[in-house]
Amino acid sequence: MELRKVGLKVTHPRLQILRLLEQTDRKHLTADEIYRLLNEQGDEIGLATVYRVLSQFEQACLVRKHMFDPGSGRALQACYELHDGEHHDHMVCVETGDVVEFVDPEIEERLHQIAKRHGFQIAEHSLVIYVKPRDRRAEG
Amino acid sequence: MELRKVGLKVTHPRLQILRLLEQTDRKHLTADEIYRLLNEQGDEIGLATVYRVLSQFEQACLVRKHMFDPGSGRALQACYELHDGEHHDHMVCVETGDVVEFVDPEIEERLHQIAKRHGFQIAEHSLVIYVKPRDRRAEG
DNA sequence: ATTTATGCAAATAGTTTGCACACGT
DNA sequence: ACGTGTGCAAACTATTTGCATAAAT
Repeated sequence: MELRKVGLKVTHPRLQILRLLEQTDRKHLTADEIYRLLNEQGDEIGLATVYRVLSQFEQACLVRKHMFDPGSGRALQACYELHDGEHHDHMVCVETGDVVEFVDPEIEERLHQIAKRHGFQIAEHSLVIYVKPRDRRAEG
Repeated sequence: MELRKVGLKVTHPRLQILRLLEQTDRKHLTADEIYRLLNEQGDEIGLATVYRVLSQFEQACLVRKHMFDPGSGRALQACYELHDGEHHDHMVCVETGDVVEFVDPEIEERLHQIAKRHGFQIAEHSLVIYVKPRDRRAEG
């Protein structure tokens, strides 16, 4: 059991949140989406608990937290994905909200060099490409 | 006058905020920092006005808004810098909060290719390297 | 004079926290 | 049984907004 491995008691909310993240087709979910999905499927879990559990999971490196700009007025909010051990960056479609993951070793390499050149070492980095479908004639 | 050029009436708050951004040694300021600095120097400007003006400036491409992760518990908040016409990315020191700007044409190029490869075009991107001074023995 | 901007206070949205109770071990 | 986790509601933070007043053209 992954939960026990990271020193967390196996409780219903923790189990359900972990399962949801493992099984959902949308890899990136907000706290509120998780809250709603679980309650829709009959698990009565409080929103505060969702936040607490996600934050514990993040510290235990079970999940990663991202802040994608949702654009067009909507408030900025965090989304979470299962931590697969591999690092990757994200491309977010500003029209559909779809998220695509990618890794580019060349970029990673250059980031290290840039940090080094300035006398730093990388703690982490955040790279998000906000994209639109190609070849649109008129822009909204 | 830059303000008139972008269709904004020349008011005291707008003028003062613009000047502050032009003259400060710290290129990146939060709304609250701007509010405080102005009031310290005697300009009585409301925080709401600071937000409104910054948002207008952003739309007029006079400033750019960034969301840097302030780390260690502090809440996420926006910071603003004068828009110099050139694009650049940021490196933020997680220990001191210092911000360094950089541009890497190779990275920019690859970002375009990655988007293209997936059938997208770039709307914009956000790249922040969170760094620490090099050569620390023990990690916290 | 007319339109637009400002300041204040109240509203909002996401997230966090205190506390009494419930659950996992 | 013990210590931790949970749910609820209230607190909190950054930001936005309604409205009466003030300032810019």
